[in-house]
Amino acid sequence: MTTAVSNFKSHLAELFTQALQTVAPDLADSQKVVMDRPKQAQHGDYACNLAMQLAKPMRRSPRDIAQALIDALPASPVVGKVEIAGAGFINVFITTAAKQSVVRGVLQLGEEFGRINLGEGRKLQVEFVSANPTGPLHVGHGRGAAVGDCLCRLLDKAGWDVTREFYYNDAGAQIDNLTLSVQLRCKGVTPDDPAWPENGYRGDYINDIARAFIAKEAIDADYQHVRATGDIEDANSIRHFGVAYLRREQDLDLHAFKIRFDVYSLESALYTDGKVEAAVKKLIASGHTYEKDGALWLRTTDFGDDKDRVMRKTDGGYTYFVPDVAYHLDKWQRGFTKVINEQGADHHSTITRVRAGLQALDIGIPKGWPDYVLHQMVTVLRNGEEVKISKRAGSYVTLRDLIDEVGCDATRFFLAARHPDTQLVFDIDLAKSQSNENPVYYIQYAHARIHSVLSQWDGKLDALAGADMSALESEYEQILLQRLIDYPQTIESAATDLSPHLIAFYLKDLAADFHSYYNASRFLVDDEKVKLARLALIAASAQVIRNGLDLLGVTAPEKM
RNA sequence: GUGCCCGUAGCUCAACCGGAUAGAGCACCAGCCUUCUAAGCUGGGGGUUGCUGGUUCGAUUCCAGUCGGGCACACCA
Repeated sequence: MTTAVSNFKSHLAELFTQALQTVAPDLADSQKVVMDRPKQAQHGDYACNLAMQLAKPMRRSPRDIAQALIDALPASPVVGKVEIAGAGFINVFITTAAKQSVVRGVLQLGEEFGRINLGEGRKLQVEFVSANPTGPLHVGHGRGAAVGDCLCRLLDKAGWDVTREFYYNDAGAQIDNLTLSVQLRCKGVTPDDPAWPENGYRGDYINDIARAFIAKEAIDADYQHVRATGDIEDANSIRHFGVAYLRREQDLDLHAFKIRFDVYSLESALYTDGKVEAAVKKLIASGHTYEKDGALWLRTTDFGDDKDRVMRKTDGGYTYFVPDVAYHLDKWQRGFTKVINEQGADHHSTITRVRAGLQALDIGIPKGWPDYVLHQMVTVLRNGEEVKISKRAGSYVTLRDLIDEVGCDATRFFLAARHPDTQLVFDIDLAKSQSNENPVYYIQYAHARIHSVLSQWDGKLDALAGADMSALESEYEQILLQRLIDYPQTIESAATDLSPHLIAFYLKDLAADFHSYYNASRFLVDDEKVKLARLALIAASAQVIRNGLDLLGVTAPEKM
């Protein structure tokens, strides 16, 4: 059977590259062949704009060149009709038989359909969420969690060896602040009190921690065991307990959100393990530092920063960016040649500094390393009104609230289904609505519908992969076949662009194709050959919906 | 003031690194359930892609400027 099924696009690109070698050998190296999916069916299944690109350097008319390319195109069982259109587009139509073969491919590969080898098994780390342990996770963290997790699933499917990492800033001023807030609560001081510090954390959860501390509660998890001493004068003990308490809370939230991590890194460990000191020594040795006004500075302006940064303050402490550099140096030394940091856009200014710091080490770290995916802010809408989030005031829309209120599936979908670069409006009422307004159900419904049809058929699902697919000839079937063919390509684009939302849009399109097909045709018909072919097609569609939803961490119910 | 992100239908968003007539959903209007799930389908109206220039066969996409929204600009993290 046809083996090029899983990737017509690159197959065709290869054919045209060969044709290019024949038509314009001297230009072959400089021209990249790109196959597009035209928006309109009349323009074929794939289109190539190569002839127009060549028109200028070859000083020939695009249509002339197009004809020459077509004449030079090697034969392929996949290629049906080839046409020249418009200014010089070459439109390629795939043979029906080749399209039909995708069904067998999907059914045989099952959940592995869509796996590609972009990463070639190389190590890759995605750091995401990395919330400070100073309060509950809110919607913004939720977006980071959803996007980061989808990236991990996507990159894994694209052939990378993915490590998921969470970095805890459990040292520094924010934690001192947390400690003080809890301590004051222990002593009965409330945020309303004039003595409450300006920067104190005001949320009710601070009081919960204080009560638990006084009650000498224990935090038990497989990664930490901390028991409160109950001694409210012991700031150290309060800090340990507070951080442990909030880590546990965040962990429970993430668990409810179906997010897991492979590695938890603690900022405090960078100090105790001597990694901060080691990084500082390396930076000094590299010659990019200097002393001024009693502080130690790094000349980050040598590496694109707009001003130099203090590394060691006059009081002897390090600024936050030093452990950041130490941390990323550690990532590099752990062998991650590709690292992606998923963060909120409010942290964007650290990018230049971290990269500059790593460059200053002079140890051969590439300039643009690591990669960043920054998601923009999330605003929450309830009853048509914006819900303000204020950490200080303790007013929150927590991730837990959202999961409880609108469910894990809908929350994940809404947070991951948009381009990270755009500000996101999370409409709680919309996400909650179990109606056609909600795109999650639209996709899940397609899956449930297919399952319903299949369960009313008395044959064996395993046999469908061997069915004769030649009966799949209707326009609806062609569209659905082509959509299935597009799936691996969609994974590649989404993984390359670090854009998980593309999966969500693909799934909406796939579900729409199926729903149209469903309304236009019957599957359980008398003609055995037709029936098997159609059932195979919808079974394959269900498989791809399942695969895609899994990338988003959303369930594919069999009944709704 | 400086840097980063974004301006696309009434609303929420796409557009496969420059392609052909800019697409979906919601909302609105008109249809489709005595046979596989109507959380569905079919059709219709709705746009100067914020604005002005530039680059070229061709611009929502690239460049410059401008307006608007968001974020960030510590010896805080």
